[in-house]
Amino acid sequence: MATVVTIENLKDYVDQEVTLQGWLYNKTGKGKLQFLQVRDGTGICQVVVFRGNVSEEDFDAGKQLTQESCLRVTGRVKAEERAPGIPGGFELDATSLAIVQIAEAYPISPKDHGVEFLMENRHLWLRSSRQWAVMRVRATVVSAIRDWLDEHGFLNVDTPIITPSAAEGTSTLFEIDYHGEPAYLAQTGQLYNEANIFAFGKVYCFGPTFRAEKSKTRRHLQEFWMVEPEIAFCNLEQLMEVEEQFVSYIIQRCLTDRAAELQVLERDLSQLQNIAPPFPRIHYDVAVDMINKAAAAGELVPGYDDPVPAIEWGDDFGSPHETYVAAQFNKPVFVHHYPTQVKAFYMEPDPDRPEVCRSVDLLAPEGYGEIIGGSERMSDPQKLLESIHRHELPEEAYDWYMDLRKYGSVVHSGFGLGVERTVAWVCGLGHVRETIAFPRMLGIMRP
RNA sequence: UCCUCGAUAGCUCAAUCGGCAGAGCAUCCGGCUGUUAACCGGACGGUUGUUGGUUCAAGUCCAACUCGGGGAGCCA
Repeated sequence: MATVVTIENLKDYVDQEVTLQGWLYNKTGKGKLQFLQVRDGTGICQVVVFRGNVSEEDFDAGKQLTQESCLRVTGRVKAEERAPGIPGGFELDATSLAIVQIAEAYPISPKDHGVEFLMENRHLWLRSSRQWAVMRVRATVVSAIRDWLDEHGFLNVDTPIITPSAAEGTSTLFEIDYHGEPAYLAQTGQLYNEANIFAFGKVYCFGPTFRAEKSKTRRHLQEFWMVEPEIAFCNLEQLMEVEEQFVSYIIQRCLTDRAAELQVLERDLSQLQNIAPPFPRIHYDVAVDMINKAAAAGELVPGYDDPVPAIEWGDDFGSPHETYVAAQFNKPVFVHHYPTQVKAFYMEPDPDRPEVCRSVDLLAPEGYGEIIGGSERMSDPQKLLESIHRHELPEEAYDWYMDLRKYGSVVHSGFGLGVERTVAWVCGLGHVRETIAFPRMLGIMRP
């Protein structure tokens, strides 16, 4: 056995003899010639087995290989333009081949399959090249998130997943039994983040969050990953500058580090290459006007057959409204100053117009919807207490949160970015379920 | 929770007006020296989601249920 190498590194071993170990992805052949598509987790490489170049036993072994059988194969690396693969252009001219295991009939053939079948076989589907590419992009999105924040003075301080009921209502939370006391899986780490900034200045938490909403759409999961940066001495305008730098970095990192994967996904890169600051910023008032003009003109929601529904000032955007507004731009767009009444209790009202608040959502282009929600937080203790009362929240549950406003309160802001929606956008996918290895969706938690 | 669409071989689908349930792929056997979802020949493969109803006759029509897809609301 020669040096064991990985497929992504094959380009460094041209004309050398190496060993690959992996699984048979597909094969074809012609009598005395076999073409094996072998994947090893880092890519897919074509292995050529010619009858004269290997022993009779090894040639027969090649013929026995079924899809997903695993093998070790040794041979000479050749630069060959005709060779398919990820990356293509290199193939292994086999000199010996050993079967590790012959796989039973594999359920996922290289033909079309339905979503239900593929989801039931998610543990196997991950081996398919598109799913493989998506997970590699996801890893880069996660890595880019951490790198950018770490390099810009943010401290990673993670927040609890098991929480008391303190958030706004429990209907959308998963309840668990915490040694006899009801507790809930966190749907945000934000309140704890706010405590952490007063200790560390700029922080982020990054982990899974849980929503028990009965949402069954291409944009929703019951369990998803969210990164939530929070910044002391930061107002709404400064927050938007952070967000556009952050998101642009993530996109550009994927373009440079995952070109092969995006090619497997047949992603239109021109839609991503222009993602750079500044992003357009529109006020809620302006967005409402845009929507109502489109509604009056009978315009259709891009990608759907339904007309743009009118909106009354003061209402939160519905999904079709978001889709319409986002489609007017070829970059992510900030919509800021939403009505105070539709937003969370902790968002800072505009001092001149308290009916709107210093909140901002970032809507991704191409119909990917809201990828960020954020705001400037209320920093005045008296106003915060009034807001807690107005929202009829239990004051005693927020005693520690109120403390943050008593001991050195400063203007501060933060946001949450949904990893799955971001990955779906980068990869150009029609559904967030493909952006996480084992998605948890309404009514579905297996495998 | 509501609206909407769907369920036939391991997979993707077909089956005319209600009249013998069929193809491709996968798997197995055989053939082929440059294949790109190869190709050619053969074999194997069925409780038509479940229950009930209409009918001489139901994959097909009716009802309920189960499971799944898409959407609304809500959100990242």
